[in-house]
Amino acid sequence: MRERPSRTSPYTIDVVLVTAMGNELAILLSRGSTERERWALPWRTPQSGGTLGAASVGVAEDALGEPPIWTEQLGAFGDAKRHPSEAEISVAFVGLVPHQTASPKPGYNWFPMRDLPPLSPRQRAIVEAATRTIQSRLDQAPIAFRLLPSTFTLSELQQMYELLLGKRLHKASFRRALQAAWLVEPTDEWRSEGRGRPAQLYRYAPKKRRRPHRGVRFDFLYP
Amino acid sequence: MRERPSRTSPYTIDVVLVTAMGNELAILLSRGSTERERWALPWRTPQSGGTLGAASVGVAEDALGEPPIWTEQLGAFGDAKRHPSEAEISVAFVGLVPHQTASPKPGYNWFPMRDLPPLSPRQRAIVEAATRTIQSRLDQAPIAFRLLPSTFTLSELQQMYELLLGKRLHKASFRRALQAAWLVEPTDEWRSEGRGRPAQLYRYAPKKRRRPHRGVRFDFLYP
DNA sequence: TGACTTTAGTCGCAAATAGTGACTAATTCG
DNA sequence: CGAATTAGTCACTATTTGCGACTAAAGTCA
Repeated sequence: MRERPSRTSPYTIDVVLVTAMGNELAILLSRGSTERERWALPWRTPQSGGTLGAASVGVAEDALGEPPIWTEQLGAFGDAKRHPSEAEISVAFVGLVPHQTASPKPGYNWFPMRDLPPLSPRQRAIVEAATRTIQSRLDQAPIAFRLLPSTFTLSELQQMYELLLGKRLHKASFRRALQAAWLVEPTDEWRSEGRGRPAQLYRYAPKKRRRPHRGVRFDFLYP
Repeated sequence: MRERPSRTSPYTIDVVLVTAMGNELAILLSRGSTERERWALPWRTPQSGGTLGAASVGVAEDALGEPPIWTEQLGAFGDAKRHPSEAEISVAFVGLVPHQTASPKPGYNWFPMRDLPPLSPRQRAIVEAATRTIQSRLDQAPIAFRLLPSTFTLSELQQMYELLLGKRLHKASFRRALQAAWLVEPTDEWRSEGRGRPAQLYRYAPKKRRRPHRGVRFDFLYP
């Protein structure tokens, strides 16, 4: 399967694969090749001719058998922190995977983000960067939609936002903003989930609209 | 001064140093070592023991004699695009320099961003990433303040925002938002700039304040 | 000097946006 | 049937924002 790189490998490509498992976010880790290293982010060494992004997709395909539904580079991490491969730097990516389609290959496992096994300092930094990037992209890219199945109820969507943002949202405000954004359309299906009124199913179907015509924001606090 | 790295150098650290020259943004380029390469982003190869960020500051110090006033990593750029050093990937940084204090050492020159000399495809991509990062950080970090001298008029500040955003802003709205953010305080000096009423000088002096209590935003358009 | 121009700085209305509680609707459970 | 539970909507209020119009203080020029 994966090979230990030569010590002179210039850098590795490390990928944080994120999914929503029940009420928690989870990331995929791979079992280390020796007993001393327990779990680590999936990674590979660069292959000649491929782009960095393509390599990160390859890592995901090795681990799950299919590409993530969205990826973004997090940057290069070095800073004298140790990496399992002993490479000098890691180029890190974050990728999103809907949980339905995500069965880890042998040697890989999902771990809830709140309860990760010990990782190297560099990999901890990478996971933290992935969390920050997901949160900051939330209002710029359809992250939450990508973590849900192709049809979903508005309550499920709101719960996904609440999970990603780490805070409760008000139902009426959430739906008003969603309507204004022209991002979803109703299907003609309804889902009855135990007790309570059945919910209508929606699908992600963004429509063109004018960009909000905003002025400046000074949303920062620190020098 | 700078040395040509060995061909096996694993990666380079490339830095986009940005300043405001008059009415335009400008970046610093260094003259290539051969006739065929004309101008390129300043860069160096990693030094053992230092962090990536420290290396990017070193690049700026080589070029200007002092550190940038703000830096941020842009990520790793590879993707089979050629780099002057022939390194496989570049770890790119953006740094801000106020124009007053920025005298390039021999071999370096400022170029307005609208009119850059030919660069390698990879370095063009890095410059574009720097522009995007500056724009997106504008409401999260005091970028514009850092490009101005330590005291400035509110009109100068607004002009800097307009330059960075590439659009006009409404004076009263700009000042109201600025007041609400508690970011500047007036000095007791005034500046008379030819005709027109003299303007009061301000300094950047952020004060603690509550974070805005916002709900969700769906500010995206594309899938 | 005094009208005119130019830049600085402020006010206040109107429109858009956002927070929130209370309401109606449709289902299960006992 | 009534209580509980979840979905979906309404309407009121408060806040934020766009924007035109205003006042203030300087220079220019006849």
